[in-house]
Amino acid sequence: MGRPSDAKEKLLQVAFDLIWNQSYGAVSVDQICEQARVNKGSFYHFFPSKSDLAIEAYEEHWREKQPELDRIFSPQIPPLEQLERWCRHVCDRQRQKAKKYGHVCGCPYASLGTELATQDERIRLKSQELVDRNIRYIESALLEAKRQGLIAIADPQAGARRVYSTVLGMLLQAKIRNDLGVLDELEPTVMGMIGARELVA
Amino acid sequence: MGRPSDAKEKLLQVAFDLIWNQSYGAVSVDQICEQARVNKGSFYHFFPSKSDLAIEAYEEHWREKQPELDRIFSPQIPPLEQLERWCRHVCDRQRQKAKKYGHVCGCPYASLGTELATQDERIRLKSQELVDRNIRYIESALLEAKRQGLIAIADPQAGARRVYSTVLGMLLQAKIRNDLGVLDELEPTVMGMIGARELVA
DNA sequence: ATTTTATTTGACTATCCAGTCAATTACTTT
DNA sequence: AAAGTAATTGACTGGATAGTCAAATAAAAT
Repeated sequence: MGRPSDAKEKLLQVAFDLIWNQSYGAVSVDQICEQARVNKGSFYHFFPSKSDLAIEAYEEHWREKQPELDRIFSPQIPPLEQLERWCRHVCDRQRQKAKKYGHVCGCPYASLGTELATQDERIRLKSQELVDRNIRYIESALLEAKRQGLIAIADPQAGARRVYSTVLGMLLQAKIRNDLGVLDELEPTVMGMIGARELVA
Repeated sequence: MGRPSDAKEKLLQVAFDLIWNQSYGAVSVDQICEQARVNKGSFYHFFPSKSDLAIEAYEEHWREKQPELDRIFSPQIPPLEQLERWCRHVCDRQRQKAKKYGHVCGCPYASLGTELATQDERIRLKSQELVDRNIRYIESALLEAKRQGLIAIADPQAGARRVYSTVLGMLLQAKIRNDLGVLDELEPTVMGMIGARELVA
């Protein structure tokens, strides 16, 4: 089994953090290695390239965060409450990162995705995959809410995509404005969109 | 007046196109110069830095596109029709660019903004400014629609921001999926959000 | 204890990058 | 025609970049 090491884990975590906080292009392999306290040779022992690292880092991050989403969207919880809790979760996470880094960071999947969608097909696909996994949670909540007669929605799948688009757009605006206040509108907008609360009033 | 030249214009246009199509980080000054058929020395005769060029390029692009928006949101046109036409305009533009470049490019302001919001404050501000200018058109349409009693909306300004978030999110998803089909939902979603059309049905 | 396997080390390469500069050119103004 | 002004040229710098490699090392398996 050779020599045990946590260098790979370190690199994955540091890479995710740095890329989310800055951008893929702005973060160098040297910088990642330095912050992870790993030599460059080790980096290329674990990863064939910078983009491979990015893909693995994002997948790993998902793996770590998935239990939290499973908890939020637990079938034990009423579907509309699931959505409310998710909105709050998204906001909390942004607040937390903003506090840590001094500015609003937005959605990590969307950031990597927009930056590289037109340049690196593998990263585009990974980014799409991660977005899709998020949408599936929303879809399941909408389906259950419909089944229980809590909301009237024709196409929960399309609805989930719409909702997620809006959330992505708000995160994007929060980042561009560097203003967490934008996210105060998140929950009411989401609940309004699915007809669970009055948008107009 | 010295020696007349269209090099500056060329650089601005080429830079906007390349950055939109790829990303700020992926496009080099050399590449911009080459495609604009301008020497590097000339580049730095006109622009103090790459980021200054980007800011000017985006401002210039807005200047060129503004008349089109003024036409779409002309007070001569009923407000809800303004919004429909705007949605169609956004889709058309994406189709056009996708055809030209072979992939969906998304919103240029959002792309530059997300990539650099956390790194270059001046670019973040410019990006925010451009987004705000767009939102103002939507807001004016919503205000007029409300005044005419066409829709019931409490806060047209907040509504405009919500609508724009959704559009940004959809453009982002279209880019990440490299799929123009995502935008088929754009107009119905926007009209549904403002209560001008049934979302549920 | 020895072999095997996996990780570590850090110097190295070749390329690319943003930005500089001094000399030259071409146009406008007087 | 001369002077003034602005654009052009392209070679140059210094530093950063992704990625390489062969030798050293440490743990696990035998």
